[in-house]
Amino acid sequence: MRANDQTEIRVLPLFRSMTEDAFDNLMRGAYVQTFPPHVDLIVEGDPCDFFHIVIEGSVELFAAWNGRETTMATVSPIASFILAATIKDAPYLMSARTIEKSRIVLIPSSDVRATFSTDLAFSQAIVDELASCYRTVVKNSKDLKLRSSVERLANYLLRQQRDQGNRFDLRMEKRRLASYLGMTPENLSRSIKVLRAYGVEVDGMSVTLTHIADIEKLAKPTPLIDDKDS
Amino acid sequence: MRANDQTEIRVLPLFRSMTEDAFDNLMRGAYVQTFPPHVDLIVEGDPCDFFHIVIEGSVELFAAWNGRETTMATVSPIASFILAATIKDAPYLMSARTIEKSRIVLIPSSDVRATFSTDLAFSQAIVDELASCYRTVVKNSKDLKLRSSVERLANYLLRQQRDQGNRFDLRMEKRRLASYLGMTPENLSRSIKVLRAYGVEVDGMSVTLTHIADIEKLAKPTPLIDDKDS
DNA sequence: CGTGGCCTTGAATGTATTCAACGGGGGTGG
DNA sequence: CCACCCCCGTTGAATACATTCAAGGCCACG
Repeated sequence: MRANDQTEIRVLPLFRSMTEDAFDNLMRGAYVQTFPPHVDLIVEGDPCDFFHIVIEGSVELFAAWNGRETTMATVSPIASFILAATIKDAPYLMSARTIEKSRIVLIPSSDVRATFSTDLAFSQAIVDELASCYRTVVKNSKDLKLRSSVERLANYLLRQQRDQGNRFDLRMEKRRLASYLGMTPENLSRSIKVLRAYGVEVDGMSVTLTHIADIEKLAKPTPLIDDKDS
Repeated sequence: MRANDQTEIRVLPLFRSMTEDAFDNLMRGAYVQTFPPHVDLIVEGDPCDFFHIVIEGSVELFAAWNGRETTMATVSPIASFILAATIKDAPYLMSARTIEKSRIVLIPSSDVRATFSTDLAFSQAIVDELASCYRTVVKNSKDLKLRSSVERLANYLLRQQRDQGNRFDLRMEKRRLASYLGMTPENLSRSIKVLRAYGVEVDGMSVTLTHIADIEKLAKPTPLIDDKDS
């Protein structure tokens, strides 16, 4: 593993405060791999052998049941995924595949568990990370259960706007966004059309919001669902 | 706080392995309170002052937005809730109210945070608990996004059957169950009717499943959604 | 220059919610 | 102890919402 990659990871909240020794130990068994787009990284149900960190590209987390499939989240650099399965030494609940060409760090799960049972700082960082993940999923559930599909889309766009400004790019295919938002591609198309009346202009992957106040009146965003962490 | 209550809590995975000192310290600021039914314990958005543990009765976690409300979970003894908010010192994402007369332990959040930053065993127990909570919510999301309402109900009944046998009691009002399963009370009524053809007999709050194999063929339960922890 | 996948649109279908009405059980107060 | 009432659950009908199916256009890729 390149020293360069290590320093990139070291600054993550997860690893920032752990001892030098513990970090070096953890990195000893780790390695970095570059994957082409559309490659399956893990399959739900499989035992959790590696903890994953995306340092370049992007990864889709998805789940399947009875022939249906749904996007659960997308992971962008620099962030980790499947921490909970790693900790519990339990089967993955979600599958993962690369969206684009991606560079991924793989750390043996047993190393992660061994380290967090000796290093208090690491253990605390994991607590913090897991708590954040938990709250993210809870917000997601609230979004799904309390809002209609148009409302979900409107709030999604406002969240993007908050991070990237009034003009931004959807960072994923529409069919993937639709699945993430809990609807079909056809329904997303129609929802976008509905939002035209609220100053939403979509051209391919690029979105422009011309009347934020109008969308907000419809979307009614709240920190308790739409903020990253609160 | 009664010594009796303390020993009850002590056996929880969360507290089982921490040092005697740390536990005593934590219990010093804690107190137990008994609440009548239908009392609001916490309100989403409020700052997180206390970590809660249900030792008797039952508590509903719910969320609201834009005049709508949905049940997120019910907590039965002995279990805790809002651990993540406690850890992050962040506002509650969910509200809580008693369903029946309930005895609840309240531990100042700051005490929990102080303890977990010094006691490694406690910190690890929290990691484990949070990982479990996370996986539970993820399973819930998969349930919501991948299954129809009849399928969700069928799987819910099978989970109850697995824990309580072929004849069991719904442990909550039907309207609450409907909300938990992400549907209206009317729709739950109709879903139950659909399941009659699969050997589901419902009389008030008591349920009898006479043809498990039939329901399973419809419900297609999977450990990756329906098992408590895996 | 073909070809396959994605997005869009329309129409038909299916699923779930809303609105309204009714019956029954539990609790309260007379 | 009984009568009343409120809330819950159920049912039906109408509506709204979302999916499915089918077709066509467009772009990217080979």
